[in-house]
Order: sequence, then structure tokens, then C-alpha cells
Amino acid sequence: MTTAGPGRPRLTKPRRPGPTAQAEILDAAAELFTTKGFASTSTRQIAEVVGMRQASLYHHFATKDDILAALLRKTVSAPLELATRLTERTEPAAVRLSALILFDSGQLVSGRWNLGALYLLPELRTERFAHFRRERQLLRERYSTLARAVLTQLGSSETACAGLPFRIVETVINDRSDGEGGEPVDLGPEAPQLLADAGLRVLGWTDVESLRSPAGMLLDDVAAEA
Amino acid sequence: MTTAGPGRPRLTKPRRPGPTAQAEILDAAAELFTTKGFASTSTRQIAEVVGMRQASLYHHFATKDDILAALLRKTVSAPLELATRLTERTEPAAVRLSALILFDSGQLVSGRWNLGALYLLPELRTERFAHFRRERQLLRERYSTLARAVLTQLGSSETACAGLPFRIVETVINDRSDGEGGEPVDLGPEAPQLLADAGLRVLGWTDVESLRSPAGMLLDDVAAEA
DNA sequence: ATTATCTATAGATCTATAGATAATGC
DNA sequence: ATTATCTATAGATCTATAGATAATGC
Repeated sequence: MTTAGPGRPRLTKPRRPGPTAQAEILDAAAELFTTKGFASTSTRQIAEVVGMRQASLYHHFATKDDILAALLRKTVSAPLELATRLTERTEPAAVRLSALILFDSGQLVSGRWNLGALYLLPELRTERFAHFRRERQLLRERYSTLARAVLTQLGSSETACAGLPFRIVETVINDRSDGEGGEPVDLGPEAPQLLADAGLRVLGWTDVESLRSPAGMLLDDVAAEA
Repeated sequence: MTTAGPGRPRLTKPRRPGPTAQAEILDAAAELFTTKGFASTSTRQIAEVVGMRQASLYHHFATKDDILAALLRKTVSAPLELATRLTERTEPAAVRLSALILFDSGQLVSGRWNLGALYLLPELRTERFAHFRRERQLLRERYSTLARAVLTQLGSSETACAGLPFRIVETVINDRSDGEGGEPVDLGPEAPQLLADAGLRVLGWTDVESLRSPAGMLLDDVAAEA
């Protein structure tokens, strides 16, 4: 806790934002995992940045893997929920896919730390992260389904490129990774719109301008349902 | 060495392909770094896979970082050299960009290990890897320059998307990373052509079919120069 | 009594170096 | 003499656990 509560007081004042000790730990871990790497970050370093002793972390997380799992969980749940809502909508697939890209890339580009960079960690292949992998695969399938619907509407029988829109969103991760301190190098504040345009263009959709306004409105609409 | 040469013999027979001890070490390290992570792979594990003692590695590489640097060097040099040759060509920019994407994505998708996954390592931000970062940035700029030339030819004043073709090539990395054992999940043997098409479509180029044959021929031509 | 911290530490690493040894090559 | 390996180890970690301590809450 940031303010006084039960429990022995810390030797150091809280140094990270967050309403609870868990939140402080996750914020510190997010910075260290993305800037120094997961395996190269010790629990001692996390504790130091939070302002507590190494052993105290274990009151909140049973293992270092659990800290990583908590960080990852926060990144998939929102886009997956949005994608699920969008599949129940009646708007044209191109508009729905655009809305999903706008939201998902917006989240990836605006997060304080470039958490997407953690998706490539080989550590995620262990059983501990099976749930995360399933959720992310589900999100990937939602993208694919929407993309194939767009291709069908275009009269295209070539479905090999249906996986690309999802990957185009992930592009944000590499762009931030190449920048200083997670600052995008190529992408600017218009990144979400740029990527939504790109995601539809790779499917062969040429008139991307006409999607912008309806996609933005749909996103506002569906996001408000929450 | 694989066959007998000077030096005390190994206790174990060579277990990895490669004409020299260095090559054997790099092959073992490539597998371990991409499947278990760089920081999570110990020099002892590398040595075990090679079939030598941990300390013997240090006869060939001064540090663990040097092994990583050697692996990375091999992945950038070829595409960078090709990109440089292509900038001196007179073919239309769209054809040259297509050829570059074909080659680069072909290399990324066909490598025995998914070495591109190492590009996101935070470890690369240290001084030790400054050279690699510069070379890769140069490659990124070559892509950008070609992309802007394509946009100019299309009469488009919107250059914000000029960074996308390079990122679309990197897409191969994430696709392989999501598959079992580095097998691509969405991309097949047609990946290079698919990505070349996509790289031009995001710039607003619609007639991608007409580029396929000239881009393939250009690539053969320039690759033969070597 | 419950909670959240603290101190201390076991046990298992890990990288890199020092120096011995067993081949080939001259 | 040169080369490539070996054995042995120093010194520095690192994760997680055990048990003490200092708050609040009832």
C-alpha cells in the first residue's frame, strides 16, 4: 500500500506509482523486463526499484514467473474482449477489422512500457504461460476471421494474407523497440490510423479513407458498452 | 575442428554441424538462444550441446556476448549488401523494393533457427552491439528510401507509411515465434512473395501482380553479381 | 490476530581465469 | 612451438524459504 495500513512499515518510501504493493511491483517489473530483459532482471533489482527488500516481493507473488504472467494478462484481456464484442456486430467486416486495429495498436503504442516486446520471450513456451498463449491465439484467430470476411467481400479467393493484419499491429512493438526509451521511431501519434489503413490495404482493400469515420465511431460505440 | 587437427582431443565426438569449432558453437548457441533465451542459456549448456567443456568455449570466444554478436553479424550483412547494390540500380523503385523484400524475408523464413527473434533483446542496447544496431538501422533506411521513391512515383505526398515495408518483413519473426519449433504458423513457402505484395500494397500500390516477374528477375540478377 | 514487511541464509547456479595436458607441425 | 582441449576454482551472483518484527484491526 502507498499509505499506512497493517504490516511492518517499509524502510524506504514508495517510489513507484500504484494503489497497492502489487501495482508498484508490476510497474517496476514492467520497466525492468522491457529495458533489461526478463531473465537478466533479478528479483533484487525489482525490489530495489520498488523500494522494498527482495524477500518481501514473495509476499505478493509466489515466483518471478508469476510477476511476468500478471503483466501479460493485463495486455491481452482488453483487446480480446473488444474483438469478441466486434464479432457479434453487424457492421461490414472491413469496418470492424479497422476498429479492432485502431484499439489494439493504440493500446500497444500508448502503454508506458513496451510490454509487447515480452511476447517473443522463449520463457512463454512453458506450461506456466499456456493460458496467456491460448488467449493471444484466440485474439489472432479473431483477426483472421475478420480478415477472411473482408477478403470474401472483395471477391478474393486468396486467403493466405489473412494473417497479416494481426502482424501489422505487432509492428508497433518493433518500432518502439528500435527507439530510445521505447519511443516509436517511425510511428507517430497517427500510428493507429496508419496501421488500420495498412491492415486493410494488405488485404487488397483500396478505399481506406471511407473506413476511417465509421471505424472510429464503431470503436467508440463498442468501447462504451463496457 | 570436426576432423583431427592440432590440440588436445575432445572427450566427446562433435555433435553439431560445422567445419570449425566456431561454427559448431554458433550453431548450438543459435538453437539455445532462440529456444530458451539468451540470458537463460548458460555457457555450460552451449558447451554441452557442442560436446566440449564449458571452459573450452573461451578459447574461441572471449565472452558470451561475443557469441551473440557473431550470430547477429551473419544475419544483417547479406541483406544490407543486397540493399546497397539495389540502390545503385535503375529499375523502378517498386521493383527494387520487391526484390529486397523477397530476399530478406526469404532469408528470415528459411534460416534453421529463428534468429530474428534476437533483434528484440534488450541486451543489444549495450555498447557491445552498437555496430550491429548501426548496420540494421542502415538496412532500415534503405527500405525507407526505396519506399519513399515508390510513394513519389504514385504521386502520394503521405510518407508516414514509408517505414512499413521493413516491418512487414520482420513479421516473419513473430510468425515463426508463434509456431512449434520455429515453424511458421500463417506463412508458407510463398511467404516471400506474399510479403513483397503486402509491402507494396501498404504504400498504396495496387497492381502487385505486375511486379512479381521483374522483381524475381532483378533479384536473380543482382544476387549473381556476388 | 492479521498483515506486510524485515533479516539472514541455504543451495544452486553462472562467467571467466589459471594452469595442466595431449594432440599436430616444424 | 603451437594449438585446442582439459580440470579446477574464485568470486559473484540469484531464487526462494524460515523465522523475527512492527504496524493495524478487532
